Amino acid sequence: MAPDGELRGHAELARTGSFSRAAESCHVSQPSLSQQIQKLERGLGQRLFDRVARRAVLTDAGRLLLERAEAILETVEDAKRCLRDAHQGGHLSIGAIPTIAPYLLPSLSAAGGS
Amino acid sequence: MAPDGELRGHAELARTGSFSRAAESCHVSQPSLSQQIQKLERGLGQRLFDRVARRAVLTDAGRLLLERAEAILETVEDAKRCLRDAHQGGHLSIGAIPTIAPYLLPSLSAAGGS
DNA sequence: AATTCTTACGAACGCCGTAATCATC
DNA sequence: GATGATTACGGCGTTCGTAAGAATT
Repeated sequence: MAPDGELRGHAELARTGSFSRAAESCHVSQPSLSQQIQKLERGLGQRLFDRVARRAVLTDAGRLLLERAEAILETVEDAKRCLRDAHQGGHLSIGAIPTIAPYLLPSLSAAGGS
Repeated sequence: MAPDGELRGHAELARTGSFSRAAESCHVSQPSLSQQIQKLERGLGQRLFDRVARRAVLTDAGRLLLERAEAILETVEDAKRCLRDAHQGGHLSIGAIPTIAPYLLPSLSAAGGS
């Protein structure tokens, strides 16, 4: 059960109710998303969506999973954001092309962190 | 970032402090777990563990991730458990070999759910 | 007939495990 | 020299996308 992939697909399909829309929202082909959902359903041993009249509607099991899936996706995003912020906040990365670096960097260092 | 895999590896490595121990705990080879951690670190663009004196100790970033990872793993387990319970609780599955099914099932149906 | 989902299929990518290399105690 | 981690490498499984098929409106 991978947040990047199946769970994302599940959430998008639940939100849009359409394989096509969900697929493009996840930047994968429609058949791919179809496989992802089938894989989930197979892995869990039960249907997550009822395919009815060109629309996909959550089953009870699907709804149950959706709550957890959203929590997981949220936490994953939080982790990435959190780590990224900590990375940039922890130390300052200064970049400059070699040609001007020798002239620029010493004065910046001398000025110290503002 | 997959709960089944990398995040599990991260948590186990954090817990044991040893690639070997964590690997067998995850039922994968040691090199595999090494790759998983490297993949995570590469993907996040920063180290998660300091390799020091044959021990792996969490960096600040690693500690930050660990909190989220544990939450994610917990939620994934909860989802599986929850879905499994709902599956068995929602409707009753009765199995019987064809030979005796015709004799057994009708009487059970007649008795109704207890 | 047109749109949407599923099935089929071939290719590419990723992950695992074994083996070899490196480092540390 | 022995233990533990990383690198190298080959094989297998998974996932993707394109193409074809089935179904519904």
